[in-house]
Amino acid sequence: MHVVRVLIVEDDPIIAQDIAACLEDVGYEVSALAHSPTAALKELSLNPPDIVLLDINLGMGMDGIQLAEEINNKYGLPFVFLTSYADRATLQRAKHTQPMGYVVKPFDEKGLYSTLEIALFNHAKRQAATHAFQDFEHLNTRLPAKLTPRELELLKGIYEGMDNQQLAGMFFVSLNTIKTHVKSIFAKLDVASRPQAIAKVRTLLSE
Amino acid sequence: MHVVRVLIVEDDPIIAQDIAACLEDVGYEVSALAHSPTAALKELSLNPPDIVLLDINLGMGMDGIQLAEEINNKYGLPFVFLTSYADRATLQRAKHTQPMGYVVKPFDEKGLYSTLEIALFNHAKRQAATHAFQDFEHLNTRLPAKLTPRELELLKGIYEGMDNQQLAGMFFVSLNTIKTHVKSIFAKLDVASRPQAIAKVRTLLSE
DNA sequence: GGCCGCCTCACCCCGGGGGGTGATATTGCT
DNA sequence: AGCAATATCACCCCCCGGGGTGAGGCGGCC
Repeated sequence: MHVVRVLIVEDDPIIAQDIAACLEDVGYEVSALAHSPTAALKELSLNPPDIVLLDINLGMGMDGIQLAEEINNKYGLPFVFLTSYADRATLQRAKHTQPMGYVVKPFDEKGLYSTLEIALFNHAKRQAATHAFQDFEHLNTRLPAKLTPRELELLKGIYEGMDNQQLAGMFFVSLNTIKTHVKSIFAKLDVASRPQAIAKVRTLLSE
Repeated sequence: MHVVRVLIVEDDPIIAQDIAACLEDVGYEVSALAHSPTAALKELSLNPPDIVLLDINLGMGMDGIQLAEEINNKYGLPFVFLTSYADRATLQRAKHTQPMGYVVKPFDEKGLYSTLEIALFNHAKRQAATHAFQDFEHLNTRLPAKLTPRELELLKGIYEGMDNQQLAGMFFVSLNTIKTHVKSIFAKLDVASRPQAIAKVRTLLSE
């Protein structure tokens, strides 16, 4: 567990410093201060942080909300708005970017820290939920007959849509071997076809 | 789109009233004021709100964090902590309940409103993402060749693991008809097998 | 009326998927 | 050493899934 690295996007250098001091007080590392959207984008690609703190008003060009959309589309990082804009129109625009938090200036240290902690944790959880790949082992907890490690790997492949040939090529084993494993997987999942197996995996993983 | 109904869980009646006044100012409806965990649970089952505003310190018995776990397990409603507790230990406990927000007292109206708006919107989005079943029509927005209504129905069936016979039986049409439709679906999805189609649907729906 | 998209159905072909059976090597546990 | 589980491979059969082609009915649109 490394130190949390925060990118601060705030056009006013004095406020940015103020925020940075606050964050370092509570044990975060400030990866950079970006005073413009372009600087922010550069930082995001060269020195990606764990979370982004975004002002909405950034002077010229792109504003914080457009920047937030970029972060969603390109980087998938969590971000929190920290702004004095709290009018309805702005909020309506901002919420569509699905920020992990929204702090209104003037901010206080406790409130900022709380929001960031929640944001980081929720984002981590969300990532774990959507990237439920390695959770395939989790399947074994809800199955009467447990799948062997090899079978789990193959099941991932099946889940991704691969056919037997592709699986054989990927694992450098014979086609017959794949067939044997697949048969065993079907028996343990109590299904009779790939689509059924996929559906079963889906339900077992989601509930 | 009805008025947002908020349940306030706060042991101090004066503060509760204060919060209620704030919320009504910004156009929310207060479904109830709960001054104890038991009152809160009762309200949740009898008169469920759209979102819950939770204090952590509730005097005797269950505290706000335990209450939050109950809300997660039994009701699946979004909630926001509104508390003066901002120490690390409490925050660590609280974040595991995955609150949609965390506001530190003393609160200000704008901050509370912003947080609630974000919380409601994100929760709605999350719900939509997990319950992405009938959103199959949504596929057409990201496909070069659009699927016809019939094809969408069949694709649902395929997604659930049904084979051609089952589909034919379910839709009271000939097996050959099903085959024709399925061929067309595959062409439009640019895939060559059921598992591939399912994988494609999964990625298209999730991103 | 003519065109087009959708739904319906038919026939052929074949390759891969899925079921059955059996075998061997390796590992680890007892 | 003996046993069980795992991973590997082989051969059989059969049927369903998927590709190609063609065609008729039906509703909306120009």
